[in-house]
Amino acid sequence: MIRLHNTKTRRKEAFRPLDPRNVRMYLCGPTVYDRAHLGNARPVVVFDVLYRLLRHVYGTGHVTYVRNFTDVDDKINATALSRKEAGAPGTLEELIRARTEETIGWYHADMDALGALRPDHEPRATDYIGAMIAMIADLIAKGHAYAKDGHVLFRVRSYTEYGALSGRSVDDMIAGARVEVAPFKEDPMDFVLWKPSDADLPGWDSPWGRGRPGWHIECSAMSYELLGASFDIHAGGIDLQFPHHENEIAQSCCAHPEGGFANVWLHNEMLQVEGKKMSKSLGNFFTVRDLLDQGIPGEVIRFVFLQTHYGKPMDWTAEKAAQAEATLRKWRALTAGVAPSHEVAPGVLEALADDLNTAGALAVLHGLTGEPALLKGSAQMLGLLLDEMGDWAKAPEVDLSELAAKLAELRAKAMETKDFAPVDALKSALMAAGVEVRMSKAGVELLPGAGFDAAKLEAL
RNA sequence: GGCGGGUUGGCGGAGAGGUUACGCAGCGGAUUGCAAAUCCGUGAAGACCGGUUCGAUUCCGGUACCCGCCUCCA
Repeated sequence: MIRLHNTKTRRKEAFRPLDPRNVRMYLCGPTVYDRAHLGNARPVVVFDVLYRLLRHVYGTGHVTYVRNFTDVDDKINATALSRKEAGAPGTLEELIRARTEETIGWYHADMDALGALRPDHEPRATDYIGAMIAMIADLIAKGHAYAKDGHVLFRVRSYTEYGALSGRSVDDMIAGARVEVAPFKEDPMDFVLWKPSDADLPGWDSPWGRGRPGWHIECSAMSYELLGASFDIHAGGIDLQFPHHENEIAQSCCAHPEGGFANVWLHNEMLQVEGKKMSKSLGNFFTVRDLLDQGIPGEVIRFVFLQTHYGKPMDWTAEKAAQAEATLRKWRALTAGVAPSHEVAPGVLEALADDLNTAGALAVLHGLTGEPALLKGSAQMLGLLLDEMGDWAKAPEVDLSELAAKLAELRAKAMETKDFAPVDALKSALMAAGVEVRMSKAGVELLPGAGFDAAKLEAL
């Protein structure tokens, strides 16, 4: 029995899918204007574990996971426009497509490196413009939206439940007074469903003129097309709770009153870096690719993420990465060549089923070092210790037998002469080159370790 | 101003109303020529003030501090 903390009810609840043969989850995906930063990766990894858990419990073929690409966005437009002005060939729409194709390729490569499974569907907003227009027209027909000066706005006052997810009332929000006032709005809280595009912006023909959709409508339209009017889980970062998810609920529930939209809302807390919010101005902003390029394996990043419960702020530190790497290196050495067990340790499943307690699951794994097969099989439930992710931990292919023989000989001699200086000298040199030196009664063993540097062995 | 989250041992970080979290580091021991690795053992905690209770770090209330959202940033 899986239990999840539902933001909608603010409680941990037993998870009961609408249809156990088709469990449906939707995750708000990236706006593809640039490389994904580290914060973007947290929900991907966290909800990848949920996806794996659901597949384990309900069967691989009985889970549908949708994660969208937002490829309508002013930052994308700006990039495409500047490329066009710089003389790039093609129409603006083609340049936008090229830019988003490029970014999606990066995104896939980076998330693959973190061991995240690809969702079953990765819809692009631009492929669902027709569905969005249809939904908007329907909302107008039902009195929940109105067109004005080429804009279409959602009439917030027409949906009495508005604010229920984030625990705000429309009046409270107006009191906050940070809403954009515009002459075409009936109410300051009304939000844009459709907006006009001038010649320099991408646009699609619609009943309200050439324009482009507002941000929130895409998730409502795509989730409806792919998952239906009611589905099980909707997830994303806590920063999306308001206004994005609130607006999605308003749109979807008004357009499809026959459905309940998402039953369970899951929100992950934000990521921090060395105790501070990641931001460009603080100089601690970096992408997943930056870390990978620094030699930090995706598996290590994943491990660090999973050490903290998704509902708590997570602090990324170099120290954590180093510890995670050491642990994974140990586990990988322990399970090398071992076939993973088919079953998953009960403790791991229990922890995951309890609102995705990944930190608890990792603690259980620590206790399985005596059973390598079970350790490996259980870790794979979390997307760790997978064979395809392990190249980073592989020992370099080097033949150290000559050096080992030399060291053994020096050692044997030293045992008689009691002069250990030559042995220690060679040992230090080996250690400096990143070689692990093991000496016992049985003999000498040399293993290339973490910081192995073949060049430093040349002189020996 | 409104809404929400957090505060656990040297560090990271969970669960549970009463019984060891766990990992890293530390300390003691085995092992080693000395180490490394490995194994065994071990000290150390729950922001503050009240309340409920036989008993709270765990439930409730308040205070302080930190953080996020309300600005189409996950």
